Amino acid sequence: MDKYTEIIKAIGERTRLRIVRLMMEANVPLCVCEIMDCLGETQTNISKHLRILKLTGIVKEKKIGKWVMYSLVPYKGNFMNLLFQMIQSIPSTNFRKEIRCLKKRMSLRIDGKPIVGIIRKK
Amino acid sequence: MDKYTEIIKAIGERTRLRIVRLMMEANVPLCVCEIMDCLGETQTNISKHLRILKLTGIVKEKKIGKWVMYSLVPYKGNFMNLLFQMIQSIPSTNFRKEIRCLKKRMSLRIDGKPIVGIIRKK
DNA sequence: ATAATATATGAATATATGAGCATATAAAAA
DNA sequence: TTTTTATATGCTCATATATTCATATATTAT
Repeated sequence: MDKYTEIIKAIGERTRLRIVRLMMEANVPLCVCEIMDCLGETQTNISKHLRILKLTGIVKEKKIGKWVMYSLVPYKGNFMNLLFQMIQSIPSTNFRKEIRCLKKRMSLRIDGKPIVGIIRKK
Repeated sequence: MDKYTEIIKAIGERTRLRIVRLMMEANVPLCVCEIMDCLGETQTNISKHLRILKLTGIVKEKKIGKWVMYSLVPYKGNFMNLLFQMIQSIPSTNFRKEIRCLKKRMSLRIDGKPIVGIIRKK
């Protein structure tokens, strides 16, 4: 499969599309637990989807202490630029819950760093 | 799965991406046999992929005699506009063979209609 | 050192999907 | 009418993929 098909396929999956959009809304690197919390998915699942996005060259990671912070790779080239624009063009109402949770999580940060980790469900 | 994910997923497949790009290059409706010929795929396969693209709202069909002509739906909305722009931005070298074949097939048309059908392989 | 927390990964499983084959349908040609 | 041509569809199979579970690793807290 060629590079372009692979990239499009990577975001043609609900959870991964939501991860990317969440990162766009955030504009700062997010840790796995913030993402899993805001998307309501398991840690394992998010971790695996992030791996795919990383292998495809859509996101990058940076380990800080016990946290691994993920963010979008900087735009390079026309294709990636249009891809991100396209994702941006999806109405935010499609990500209402995720964005609301993101705001809450960001407000829980201290000095820009995630302090609250996985919010465990009963 | 929501509408946007479905559309992205539909073009995140090599054969379907090539179909859509071929239609962009053509700018006129194409019959199934022209598409299958230029992409080097079987009739069955192309027919099935066209069905998916149709159900997703990316292409439309129009029956003319024994031919079924397929074309892209007119752009509607920002998302579809950016989607098509993104596909356009992929270098044409990635579709070299397909485009060369398309030109040949178009030159074989008479009065803008496909006359040569399936080119059967020995 | 021990426990807790954050993340990753292998195995197992269920489901989705692309492709091939045979065949059905429909229209045109003979 | 019979045959050929263009396209669609049901069935099957192999493979891909998403998800879950258990567990491993790494880092921080106690």
